Parts: sequence; C-alpha cells; structure tokens
Amino acid sequence: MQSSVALRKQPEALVILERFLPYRLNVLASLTSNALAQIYAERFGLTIPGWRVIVTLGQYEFRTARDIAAHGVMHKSTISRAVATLEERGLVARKPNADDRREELLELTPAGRAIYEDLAPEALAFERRLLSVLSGEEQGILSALVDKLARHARSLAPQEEGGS
Amino acid sequence: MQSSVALRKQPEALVILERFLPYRLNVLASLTSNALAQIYAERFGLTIPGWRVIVTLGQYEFRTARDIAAHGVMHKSTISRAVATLEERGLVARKPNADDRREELLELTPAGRAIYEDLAPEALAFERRLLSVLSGEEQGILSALVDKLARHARSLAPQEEGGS
DNA sequence: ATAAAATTGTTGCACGCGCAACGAAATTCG
DNA sequence: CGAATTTCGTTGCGCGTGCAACAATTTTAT
Repeated sequence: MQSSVALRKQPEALVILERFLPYRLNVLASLTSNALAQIYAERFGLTIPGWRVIVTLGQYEFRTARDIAAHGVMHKSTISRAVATLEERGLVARKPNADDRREELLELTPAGRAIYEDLAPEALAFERRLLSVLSGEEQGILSALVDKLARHARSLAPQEEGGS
Repeated sequence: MQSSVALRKQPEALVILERFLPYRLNVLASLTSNALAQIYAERFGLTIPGWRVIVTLGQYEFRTARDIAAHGVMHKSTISRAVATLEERGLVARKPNADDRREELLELTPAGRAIYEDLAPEALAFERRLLSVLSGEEQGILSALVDKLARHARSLAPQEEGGS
C-alpha cells in the first residue's frame, strides 16, 4: 500500500453546498417564497401566514387553526395571529364548533373570498412561469419526488411544530 | 351547447395546496430546515445563518459576507449579524482585503473549523437519511430538477435580496 | 480631476415569530 | 364520578430578521 500523503493537514471541504440537498431546497423555497410574497404583500397587504390561511380556507371552506398550522408546518401562534389580523380586516370569520368548544372553525368572508379569487390566478400564473422550464413529464416526476420526500421528512420528526 | 348550471355561485377551490408547488417546496424546506436546525442549535448553539456561514467558509475558505448572502438568498444584514456573533465566539476571523477595503474576507478559525468538522458529518448523515427513500437514480433526477428550477427562479427576480 | 452613482457592511427601528405559560374545554384514567 | 392529562387557541416575552438609512470605499461619468 503506497501511502499517498502522510497526515494531510490542509482543510478539506466536507459539505459541498451545491450538492447539499437541504440547503438547495431552502434556497429554492426562499426564491419562490420571496417572489410570491412580493405579489400578495404589495397588492393585498398580506403576510405569508395570512396568505396561507386564505388559500387554505379557499380550498377547504371550513378548517381549524390547528389544521392549517399542521398542514403548512407553521407554529400555532403564527396562525393565531394571522387569523386575528384577517378577522380585523373582515376577511375571515370564526364559527364556534358546538361539538368541541375549544376549537373554532374558520371560513372566508365574502371580502376574503374576493381577495382569494383575485389572488389565486396570480399565484397559479407564477407557478406556471416557474415550471415553464420543465417539461410536463419532468413536472410530474418532480411532483412525485417532492411528495415522497415530504412524507418521509414528516415521519422523521412527527411531533414537531415548525416555523417558516 | 347545453349549458350546465347557470351562474354557479358555490365557492370553488382555485388553488389546490397539495398540488401547488411553491407551497409544497416551502413545506418540504421547512421540514428539513427544522430538523437540521435542531441538530446544530442543540449541539453547537448555532443559528441557521450561523451554520450557513460556517459551512460556506468550510467549503470556500475565504469569502465575503456578500457572497454568502447572495449564494444562500439571505439578507446582508442577517449575515452581518451572524458573522459578528461568530467572531465574538472566536469561530470566524476577518481579514481586510487590501484590493477593496469595503469588503472583508472571512475565514474559519481553528475553533470554527473544529465545529465544522464535527457538524458536517452529521449534516451529511441527515441528508442520507432524508434521501434514503429515493433510489440513486431518483436522487439524481431530483437534484437536476431542483437546480434547473432554482436557476430559473433566480432569473425571475435577479435584483432581490432574500430572507430565509 | 471632480462629481455622481454604485457597492460593502453596519446599525436603529419595527415587527413577525418561536417559545413557554396560560385559560378553557375535552379526554383519559383510576 | 372526579382528578390528571391532553388539546385548542391566545398572549407576554425575547429575539432574530427585513427594511431603510448610513459611513466608507470604489467605480463610472462628465
């Protein structure tokens, strides 16, 4: 065994950022998030959590704060405050749940739904612009891989409450 | 043309979160980021920006704060403060650049490199655990697609400074 | 050469966010 | 049935972070 160099002391790159997936995922998510945030902040004065509440309620009609938090990996206090702000602005209404009086069902007001209907097409247009560099097949593959990874990542830390 | 229902008023889901890629990318990034953050916060008292500075310097040896910020889509003030903290802890050192005295070259101190060499294997182990649900081929495909998307996303908003 | 514009990094300020403690309600257990 | 535990949502606190203004320096334009 011809030893190459004995006791190399030179620093060595152990992690290559350009190949480190968690890093790259965060960079990509930041890029898309920032671009989207610009749209709904400038045009509708919405924060990211506020936007998420509105889109979730636009899709699900009635949901609790906890559902929204868990689904989007956000802290419950973040959602609580976002809902409070949206309620003050008259975009979201609370309906007490008779079956479980700890929780409140949330829904969009007509004004909230109007914003949703304005915002949703822009969000989809942004998504299309973003995905336009991928073929339809690539989009499907990416979609499946992202879902697979996300499911696995959730199983690695099930009891957590995350922050964006 | 037999019209279906005239003037449907029922609310309609325009955005399906489970199919909306920016949302899913953020969820996935949050999941991985939280799990990683737990490692280097608990064991080394590092914040996310602090960790990013250390890994970047671990790989590149000499970099300016601006480089790190742009590469990781983070705000320059975030990096500035992270570097200040790391310098106080004796993990990072500044070398003034004679060619351009506005900027400072950053490098890891021996203590900083020691943390890096402790942390890097754990980060890589986490990445392996995360990617273990994908085949080698799938990993390669995902990698390529993420890069392609990130390049495109950067080109959509080139003059921005992002936030994590 | 001189002035105007651009760039690097820092800092005061405000605010959003995570944490932990809390009240209220529901569930589990003895 | 009653006590202990769990869960949903809110809130005070501290802090990290984005924004904008700034000093220092370099680059560009006149």
